[in-house]
Amino acid sequence: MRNEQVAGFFDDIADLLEILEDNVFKIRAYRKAVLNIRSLSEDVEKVAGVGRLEEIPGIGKDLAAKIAEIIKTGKLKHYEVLKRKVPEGMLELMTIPGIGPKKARLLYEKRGIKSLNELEKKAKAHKISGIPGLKDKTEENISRGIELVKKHSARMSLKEALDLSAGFVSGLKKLPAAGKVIAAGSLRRMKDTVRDIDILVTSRKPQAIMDAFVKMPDVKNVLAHGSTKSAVLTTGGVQVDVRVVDENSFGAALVYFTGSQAHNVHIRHIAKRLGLKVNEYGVFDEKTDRKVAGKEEIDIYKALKLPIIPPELREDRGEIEAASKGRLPELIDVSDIKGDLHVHSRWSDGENSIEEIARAAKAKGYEYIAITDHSESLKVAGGLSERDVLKKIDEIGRVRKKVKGITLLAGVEIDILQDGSLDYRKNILDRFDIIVAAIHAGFKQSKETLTARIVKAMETGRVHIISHPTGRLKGARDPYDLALGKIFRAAKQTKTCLEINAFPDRLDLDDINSRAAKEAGVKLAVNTDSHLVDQLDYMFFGVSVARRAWLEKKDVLNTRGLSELLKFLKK
DNA sequence: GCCGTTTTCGGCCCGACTGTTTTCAGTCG
Repeated sequence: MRNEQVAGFFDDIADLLEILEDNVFKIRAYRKAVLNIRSLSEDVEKVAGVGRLEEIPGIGKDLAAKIAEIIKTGKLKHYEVLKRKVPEGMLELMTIPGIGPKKARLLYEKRGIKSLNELEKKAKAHKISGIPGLKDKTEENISRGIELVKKHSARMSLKEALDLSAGFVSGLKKLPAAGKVIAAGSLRRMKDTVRDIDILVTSRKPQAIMDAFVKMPDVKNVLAHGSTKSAVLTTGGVQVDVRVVDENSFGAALVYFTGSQAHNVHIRHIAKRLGLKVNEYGVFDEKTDRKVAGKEEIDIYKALKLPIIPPELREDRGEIEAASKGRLPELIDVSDIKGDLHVHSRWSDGENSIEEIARAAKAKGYEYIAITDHSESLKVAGGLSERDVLKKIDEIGRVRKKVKGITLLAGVEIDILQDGSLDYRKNILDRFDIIVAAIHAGFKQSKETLTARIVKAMETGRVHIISHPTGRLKGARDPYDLALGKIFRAAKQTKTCLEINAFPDRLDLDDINSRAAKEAGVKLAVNTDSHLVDQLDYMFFGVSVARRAWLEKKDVLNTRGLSELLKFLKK
């Protein structure tokens, strides 16, 4: 995936052009390209391969050529040239919140500062204040900004973000002046990781909300405290923004605050073409300034002649075009899920007995649940020997008789060994209702070897689902390098499902790859990988990924009823 | 630098907060 690399080059170029005070619209063009490349649902290298770069919005002849150059050489001449015109370290200074091109330039020209280290030293020694236009406050903000960048660069998992925002939302709801309170931003779009929490509040007394918000218990620093908009840093180092609007602007503000930025820019373009203007207060007639919508989200889209677009799709990845043609997908919902096909019991590294899992799944209203403990090789996770796994299958038989009203499937999360073979002999494999396969060791093999391993496992004809296909673990392990195109082709051919692993630290496949899988004709399965019955609720996170991937009910294996599922498992 | 139901030139999304300033530039989302 070269998208981030390409976006990074263009982002830096935009910064450099800003320092050089180049044409603001040229800079904006680069910024737009950055947004669009980051939100691209496919690998830019692939797009380049088929000569369709210029179909990406915001990419014309010039930028397409630059992308091609980056892909071919890993470098960009234009970038090197610009970089030479700007003192070393200036881009680094601009990573500090509050420092843009103008201040970076001032700091360099008046104090010779060209690295974060120097900046930190000079700020501490009070050598910043006194530069024309910069005083004590700026100096303090710079010191704080440096601290901020040092601690707070990691993104939270969606789960952490939801937990954190829930505290602020309930606190704000308790305020007498508060009307509606809702978490917006990337959290509402259910992005798998979240940087900042954005909360929207309706009220007639915005100042009262603002004053109460900045004094909430978890607040460590106040970054901004205005009359309708404030930002704080929590004790955990997370930025929380709250914006207050009048109830009559709720819908418009919700669209604005939910984003994504690329989505917002796009709908504002559409508005402009219709002679309208969109801001966080409403949709207005550009000439008369008359308000034509604002109260509800659906009204905003309606004014733009669009159906309402689910928040999970608002990434400017084609959802606006699809909406205008009436071709938005009917997104899968948690209530469509009929069972969980990847759950661990106490037999390997889970915490609960099979009976407890069966009862918990039944209580969730599931039709079926698969108990899929680890196989022999995965010793660290209590992988079962062939002898023990047969005992486990017997136990499943006993629980079936005891717990009625749900179908228990005897399963395994089987290791795909270094050579691509499966971790049990054939006669043992015959005993399972469902086989989920995964790689748990040998991550550092080459891309070709890893890909071949998974393809070989699928070609045994025994595997129903490949679990957490890329192995990524948020904050702990990058996805291993796979030729996903090859994996998709093999999955389609062998009728193997790929998993969206709903565990909050995994969410693997991710939204972009899941969507690519769907487009390649592959079915997906959304499973929790629970090791504890409470974790069965993680299904919500997996379904969120599926929604962001444009998946419909029919694209997901475990939305099928039991008889349909059993037909598939016989394959 | 991109783009077109305003189509190859002349536009380009929109507004809040801060700090330092006397009306606004810089920065952010």
